[in-house]
Amino acid sequence: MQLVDLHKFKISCSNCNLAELCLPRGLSNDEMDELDKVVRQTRPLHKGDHLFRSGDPLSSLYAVRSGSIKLYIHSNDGDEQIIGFYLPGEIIGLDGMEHNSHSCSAVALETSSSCTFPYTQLTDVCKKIPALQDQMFRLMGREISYENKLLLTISKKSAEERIATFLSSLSLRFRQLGFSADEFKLSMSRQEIGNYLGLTIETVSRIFSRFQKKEYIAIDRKYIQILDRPSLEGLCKGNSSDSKNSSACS
Amino acid sequence: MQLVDLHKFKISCSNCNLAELCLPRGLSNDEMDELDKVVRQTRPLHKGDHLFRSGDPLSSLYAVRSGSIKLYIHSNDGDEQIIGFYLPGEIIGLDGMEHNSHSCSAVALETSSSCTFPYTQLTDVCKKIPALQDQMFRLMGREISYENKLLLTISKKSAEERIATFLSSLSLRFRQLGFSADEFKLSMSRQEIGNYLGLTIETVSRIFSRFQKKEYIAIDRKYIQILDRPSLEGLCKGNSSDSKNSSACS
DNA sequence: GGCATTTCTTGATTTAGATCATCATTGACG
DNA sequence: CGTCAATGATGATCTAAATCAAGAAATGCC
Repeated sequence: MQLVDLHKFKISCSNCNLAELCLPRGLSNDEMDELDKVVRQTRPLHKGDHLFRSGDPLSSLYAVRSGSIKLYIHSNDGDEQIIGFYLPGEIIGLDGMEHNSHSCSAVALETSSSCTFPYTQLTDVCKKIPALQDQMFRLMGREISYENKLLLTISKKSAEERIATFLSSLSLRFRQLGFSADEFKLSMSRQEIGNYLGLTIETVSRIFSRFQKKEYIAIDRKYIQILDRPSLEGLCKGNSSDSKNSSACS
Repeated sequence: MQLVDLHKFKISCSNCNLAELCLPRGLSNDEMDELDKVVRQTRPLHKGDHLFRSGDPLSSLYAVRSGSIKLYIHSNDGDEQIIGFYLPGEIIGLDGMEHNSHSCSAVALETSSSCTFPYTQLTDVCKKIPALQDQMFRLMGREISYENKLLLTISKKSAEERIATFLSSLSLRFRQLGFSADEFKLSMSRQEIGNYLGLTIETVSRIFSRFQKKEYIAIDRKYIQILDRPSLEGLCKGNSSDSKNSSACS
């Protein structure tokens, strides 16, 4: 009996403390039970494990449950572009809904776990539960807004502004998850930060050093501390003006 | 009687020659009739007229019917980033679905018209017509994939590659609309092309001249002719490898 | 525990594209 | 039709960030 309850706990949206940030947001208890019927837990991912790869058929959407997942695309001449770093409660795989096949690849940056929503079952539930359809639309709208802001950051901002924006966005998202906003671990390498922001690893490293010298941050390997948030956020003034959305520009 | 028929023709998806590229794609005749009940035609837009502005409540989604519409966001320190140029059959306003308010602004680049889908009515119809929900998901997935590719282009490609990618994408989209793929008019200024691609107007102008010298294109003011498509497309090798999606990277 | 590999930092140099500066066209408008 | 403003082309110069080049530190592996 205990085992059954434990099992149920592990795969249920109703009992998940991320529910309010995640796919089930806005659902009634009855509606969440319907969603619970389709959600599955995937085996834990280790650093470097792929959740899916570009070209795979879209079998499922995924919610990050713990850890962090990087999405990236690659061009046919070998360039790679990281699209985002996804934290618990965030949904990945949405880009695959165009052609029912993934156009990004998703890889774990550290030991991570995710919840799996088999795609056809999920869309069937959406057809039955209007509130879930609304939430899907909201999540996809969020992804589009997020990319709009990232585009602005990469296309119009200096290297310092890009990195300040990246750090304060991560900080905000950690706070929303109930973690410290002032001290956290970067699960991605300097190389990955640079790729994501359209900079080289050397530039990222130099700007981290510069921010440390100015005492905006303290950084030790992957552990970062925000020391002077106002100065850091002053550098992000270029963020999109819609403050409600500012979390998206990670 | 004639007048009534004409009126009906003007606002009906069932009679629209863009239906297969646009929101009603994949709907049966009966389903299209349901969509026809909510679609409205907006008054024509003149060059510079806004369809909506960042911050406006999301009252509707829009399909471009004729002409071309530019979407852009602005940061709170005055930077502006053009997100895309939208042609007939393409849907705009999707980013607003996160918070029920537009986070982009939409402005006509030339005399244009659009079809209006009042948002709450549209989502209600989606709840009744599964095929329409599927199509909405596809369209939003397309927008996400499009932005992924644009991000790659802006972040990783040289100025020449960006412009070659821009031109061949426009060309492809014109062909899909049944227009010439080899001769078309650019409805946007050099300034706007530069803003979109993360380049200055001078760089855009210089690269157009360079492409003309190499006889890749002929350009006269806003009129452009593709002379050497293979060379031009050779420069786009950096496009995302998923060839099905290549149209998105405009 | 020690060696090898990867990741990161920092300095020197280069460069693609930005900025600055004209000038030429084009188009709008009284 | 002529003036004025906006748009575009092109050359000269500058600069932010890339590239090249060592080292240093951390991590993984036997």
